[in-house]
Amino acid sequence: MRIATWNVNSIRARVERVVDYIVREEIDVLCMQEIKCRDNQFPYEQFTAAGYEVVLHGLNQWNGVAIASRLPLEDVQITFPSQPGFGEPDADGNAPLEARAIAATVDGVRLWSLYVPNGRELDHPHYVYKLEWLRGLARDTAGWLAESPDMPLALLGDWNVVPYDHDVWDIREFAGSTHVSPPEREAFFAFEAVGLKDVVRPLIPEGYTYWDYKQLRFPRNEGMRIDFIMGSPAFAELVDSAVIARDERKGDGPSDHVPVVVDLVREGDEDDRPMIW
DNA sequence: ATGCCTGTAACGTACAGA
Repeated sequence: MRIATWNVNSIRARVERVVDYIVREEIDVLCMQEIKCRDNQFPYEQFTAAGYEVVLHGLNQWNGVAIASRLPLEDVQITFPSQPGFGEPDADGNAPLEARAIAATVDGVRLWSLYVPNGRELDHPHYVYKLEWLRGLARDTAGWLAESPDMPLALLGDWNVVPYDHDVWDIREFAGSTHVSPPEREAFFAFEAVGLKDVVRPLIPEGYTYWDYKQLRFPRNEGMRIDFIMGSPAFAELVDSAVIARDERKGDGPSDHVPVVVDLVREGDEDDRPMIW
């Protein structure tokens, strides 16, 4: 089973590119972030014509997450229990929940498509929100692992955190910025503390997943590694290979992020690329 | 060329992104 995560930066703006890619690369399950649309605006037709079923959570032009799969999607869940809201509180004093998390189970594997808040500035309320969002997710993850330790689980998405200095082209450019601050890194590494690991990094130690549209960042290869697949022990032992699809940043109308892909193979399954296993 | 930012809402300009 081949699984990918991709911040598509508007699905309506580049549905052809996205569907072409998942068909060409035989992606079985695609976790998308920043679809930037509501359910009734999503281009379902192109996905269904290519053999993919789609579940999504999209409220408006901001954020939005989805999972497309050519294998059956089960137990779909929108938002995680500890997910905090952001913005003007309602009459009950609760800030609205944003469209940043959706989960589904595919052939016994639990997958979360996640768009972690950006944080904006270190002194911005969005930064506090980002840290609380990550801490809430880590707390829930610990619970899921305790409840179902044998079920392969992965948190896939745009984490908006730079774990290591070498995950950007020049750490000096990021002094005083979000993404690299110690509290953000602590919030990220807390997922390792509860038992997840980055399943791509051991296979692909170097490489970025995002390049800003501005200032010739891609031609200069001035990027950031911020899209990760964090897997439970049961998930990690299925991972056979990984790809960061850097070529998807080229050409006309790319997203500023590229797909991050893993192949899962079950013990005893010697097929190169089993579609059903 | 991988090239100086892009998408959405709304139709001029604001906001968000990392």
